[in-house]
Amino acid sequence: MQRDHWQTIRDRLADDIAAGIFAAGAQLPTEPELCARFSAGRHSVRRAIGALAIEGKLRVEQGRGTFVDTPPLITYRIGRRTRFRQNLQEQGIKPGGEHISHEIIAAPPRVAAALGLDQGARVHRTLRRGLADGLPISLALSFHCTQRFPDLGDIRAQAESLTEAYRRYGIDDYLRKDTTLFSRRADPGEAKLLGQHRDHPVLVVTKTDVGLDGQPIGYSETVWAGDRVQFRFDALDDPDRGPAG
Amino acid sequence: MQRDHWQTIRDRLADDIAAGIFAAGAQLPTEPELCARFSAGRHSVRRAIGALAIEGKLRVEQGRGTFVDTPPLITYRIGRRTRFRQNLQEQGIKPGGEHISHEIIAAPPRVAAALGLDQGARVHRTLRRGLADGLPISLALSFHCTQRFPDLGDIRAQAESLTEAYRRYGIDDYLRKDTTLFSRRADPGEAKLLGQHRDHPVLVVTKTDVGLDGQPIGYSETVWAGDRVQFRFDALDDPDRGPAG
DNA sequence: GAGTGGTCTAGACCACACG
DNA sequence: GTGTGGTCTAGACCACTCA
Repeated sequence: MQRDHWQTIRDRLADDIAAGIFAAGAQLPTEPELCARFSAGRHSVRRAIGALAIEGKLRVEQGRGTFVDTPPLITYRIGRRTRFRQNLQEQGIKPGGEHISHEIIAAPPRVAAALGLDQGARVHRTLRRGLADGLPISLALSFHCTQRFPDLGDIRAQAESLTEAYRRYGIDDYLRKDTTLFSRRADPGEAKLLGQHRDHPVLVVTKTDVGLDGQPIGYSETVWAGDRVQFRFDALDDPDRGPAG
Repeated sequence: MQRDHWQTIRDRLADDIAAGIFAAGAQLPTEPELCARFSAGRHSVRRAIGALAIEGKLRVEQGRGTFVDTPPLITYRIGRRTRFRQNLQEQGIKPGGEHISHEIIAAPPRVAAALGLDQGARVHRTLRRGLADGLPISLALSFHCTQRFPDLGDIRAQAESLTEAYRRYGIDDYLRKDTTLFSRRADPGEAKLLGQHRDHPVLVVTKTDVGLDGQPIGYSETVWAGDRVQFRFDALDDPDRGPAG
């Protein structure tokens, strides 16, 4: 059985990356050069590069070049009291966040259902990008009732974390409920914001935050960079850590 | 801004599938026919088909044809007492399982660590395929200590579920601990066994089963069909259901 | 053997980055 | 403008399925 040519090229490039012949962050030879090196057509070289880009081993930038990219794997812990900042800090990773957009909309059905609102009730729709050591790892789209959280747009922009924003509304503690998770390919906009390949998988996590009384206070859909993050669930020994920021 | 041709083709095909013009399971026109219909080269048509195949909307079979494939989304619930069969049955889905392979090996480091064994201790390595309504949804690679579970190969082959097999060793109840989850592309062998596209993402879930005394009894790495399954975690209101088969 | 999808080369043109 | 990657057509040949 003969291996396909593009797979041979992919494996040879992967070996060179693993062996450090192409250092992390270094620029690869251009496509015509690789074509000559492997005695292949551009199609085969591009297919090999594409495969490695999806795996996260290469990062392709139009007009600039192709670069070695070996992103770290982050373990994101999900429990009843998951907090973004604390979660990363416990691993020695510097958390960060950037506001991307905020608007007030009529609640779509799934949001209304999650928050226990009438369909069409007005909610904040906030999009933020989460960073780990400066690298994008998540896009969080979150929804909050405008009645319960007036001026959330301003407050969230000032607050360092969602936990802190909640505190300004008198919510000192909250729990995570109804976490669901699935995988799909990134759409082009997501891929750009996460700095990953268009065809790379992302992990989509939806959850509802509830107060200690069980009342829902927030609903969010977060898109995570697929091969930079793994999740961990400790259903058994949830340490019940106190609220944190 | 002009859309790329292959994306236009992809979207038109997706629309036709959604509209039922191409019925579920029906065969698509051949590539040359689609080239003519869309006035495009074969490259563009194949790219569009490839994108839809990764999304799970089409299933491509070499030498036979391309078919409409609209797999159902299964919600798999993960909690302390997750059981494969019960999980699916609660959704009205018929669970199934097929033995693929069994061997006894020296425990790799991660397995030894999870099970609390000395490195190199002998363990069962069992590979099974999980089915939902007859469709493959998972490949479960599980490890058990040979001392604690003699003859597990035979017993597991007879037992309808892992829960039942455990029972024959006097384990009436067990809990799930240390669940981690990440996404990556399927490798060719996995893709074939799961009946999905080679480039499709899979979800990899690793977990340790522990007895009520906290002692680890089994460790497994399960590869789930990426867009046929979503996971749900109920960290808050785990109903603590009794043991089930 | 006929028909299907899988891979490959060759060559052209387009879009983006950067000096 | 020059060089990079992105897309496209054209045409060839290979591998697999099935009558």
